[in-house]
Amino acid sequence: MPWDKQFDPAEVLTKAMQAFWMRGYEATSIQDLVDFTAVNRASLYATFGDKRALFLAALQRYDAQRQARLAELERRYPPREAVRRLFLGFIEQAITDAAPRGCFLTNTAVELAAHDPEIANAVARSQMELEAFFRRMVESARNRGEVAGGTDATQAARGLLASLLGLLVLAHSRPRKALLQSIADEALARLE
Amino acid sequence: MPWDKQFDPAEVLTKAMQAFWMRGYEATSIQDLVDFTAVNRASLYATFGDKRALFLAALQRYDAQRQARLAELERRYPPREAVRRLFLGFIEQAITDAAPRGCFLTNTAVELAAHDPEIANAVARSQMELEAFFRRMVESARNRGEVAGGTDATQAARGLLASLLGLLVLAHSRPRKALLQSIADEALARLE
DNA sequence: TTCCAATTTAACCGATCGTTCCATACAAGT
DNA sequence: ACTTGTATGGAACGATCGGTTAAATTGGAA
Repeated sequence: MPWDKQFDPAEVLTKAMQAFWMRGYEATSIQDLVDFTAVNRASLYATFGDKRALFLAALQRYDAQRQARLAELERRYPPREAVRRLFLGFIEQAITDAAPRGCFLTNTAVELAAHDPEIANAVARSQMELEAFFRRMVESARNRGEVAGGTDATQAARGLLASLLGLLVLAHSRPRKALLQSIADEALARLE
Repeated sequence: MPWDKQFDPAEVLTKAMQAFWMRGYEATSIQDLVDFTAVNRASLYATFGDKRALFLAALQRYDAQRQARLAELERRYPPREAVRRLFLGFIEQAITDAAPRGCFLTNTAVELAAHDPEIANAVARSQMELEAFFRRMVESARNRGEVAGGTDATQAARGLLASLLGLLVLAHSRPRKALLQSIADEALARLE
């Protein structure tokens, strides 16, 4: 039998995800990934394939983490609080990081989705799951009598989705707590 | 005296703007710009400086057009209609283009703002002008009695800004009229 | 202890990156 | 007609791009 890799592919994939997340696909070179992951070029290629495949794997990893976080929020908190914490998490990250990363999926939507159908599909699927999460939150809040009975859950969910994506754009250019917080507040007003 | 340029710098800048707008900064090579503008490399450098300077000039050109368009909407239409047409313009473009471009400033915010203070400044300034436009529209609508008197204009304006930016993200990944329209409708509900 | 097989390493590939240089083309002033 | 001086087209720069390959290295199995 041969011997094992000197690195943990899962850890390396997380590192690569962070690199792509910070700078985007085009601005991140293979050499950047080698430096950042401390894994050799050939090992990177042998383990993950080419740059695009590594990017797709990183994107799917991010999406899996996002899915897990949404599930946890949904399980642990009442609907309005779950949504509030989701927004708050992105705000905290934006005002903490020296160079705000925003959301990897959103960044990818803007950079690559229009020219790459496979990536567009992955991004769109993730966005639809987020929309569905918001819809469940709206319906749940409605059942609790926290929002008006006549509220269109689909419409409200899409509004929350757009507000969150807009906040994630502003996190790059104007990462100021007051601004981002007022956008979150304004979005959350739909749930009360 | 020398001779004149064989090209109109303004036209070439518009072409360069479209190239950067479609593919972003990193994915657009100098060769792409040479091909797309039909102007020689050296002439491009002599006229606009390096790639970054050309990009900044293109960004400022886009911003000037955006400013002119907002002023025209504000002059010609009542507040709610002006906002409606602003959203509608982006929706039409998203569902018409083979590869949706979204908004050049928004794309740039996501790709470059976090790592380039000068670009972040230009983008932030433009976003603040858009926010101010929305604020004037909300105040105007309030004066007309079209929205509730107690509405916080700043908060509502930021909400509209976030919704528009979110729509512009979705234009890349899910350029479907029904989706984008429902987001615009949901945003416009703040103005009635 | 020997051998094996996968990993690692570093060198290398052609292509392309952003940028610069230079000989040439050409219109205006003398 | 001739000089002047800038714009042009194209070649070329060194660096880096994404990707590959062959040899050196390693740790477990026999």
